[in-house]
Amino acid sequence: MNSFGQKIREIRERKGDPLRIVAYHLGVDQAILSKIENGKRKATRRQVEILADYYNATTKELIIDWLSDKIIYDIEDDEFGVEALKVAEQKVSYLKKKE
Amino acid sequence: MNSFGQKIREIRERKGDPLRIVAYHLGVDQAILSKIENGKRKATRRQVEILADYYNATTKELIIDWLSDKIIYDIEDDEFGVEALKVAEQKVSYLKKKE
DNA sequence: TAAATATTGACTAAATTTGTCAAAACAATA
DNA sequence: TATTGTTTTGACAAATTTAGTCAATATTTA
Repeated sequence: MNSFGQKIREIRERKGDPLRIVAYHLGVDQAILSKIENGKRKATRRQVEILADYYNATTKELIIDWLSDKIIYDIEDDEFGVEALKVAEQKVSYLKKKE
Repeated sequence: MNSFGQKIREIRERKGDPLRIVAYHLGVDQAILSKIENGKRKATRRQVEILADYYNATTKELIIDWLSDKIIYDIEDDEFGVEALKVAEQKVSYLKKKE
């Protein structure tokens, strides 16, 4: 069960790239990438796409990791977060049925 | 299956209040409340609490409605939104187990 | 220990959110 | 139908948050 940051760090290290190189592809300072990998900053959707591209990973998998982290971030410091998540699921399946 | 906006509109209309009155309690222009009820703006957490208080509704219920709307908003225009929601649930139950 | 790599924090710029205000649209009613 | 109360809309401003740079510091590794 990995967060987005952990995942892209693993991929980068397996590849043997320093932050510098990948950050260059993203068009940002390596400080940003370091923070993203350490969960101190959120990547933009565009950045996730570039990373998927660069690493030859499936965009889908990375996007899902990133987006689910975003959801967690939304609810994590709310005491009713878990319940809200369940209600959101209900709403989604209701909306899908409606189509 | 109601959105937050629909819910607070129902409550207000049942009570017979015009926007003006409730907006005054919130400390914002009625335009904002109108937009919130119509799902064109998001309420802040503080506003949800004030509304719950004013309407004598349970804060918990309103917060859950509001927060789940926020989650939906996060994922709705992403093609992998539904899957991300499921992964978020897995992450949450994983994090809970870890404690 | 020197060189490469990674992390941190102060600061700025850009983007998004939250709000006001006034005009327009709508509804109810005398 | 004119009048009054209510709601909606959109242009704009202020405030807050997010995204980034840069340079100094810490950590790894050869």
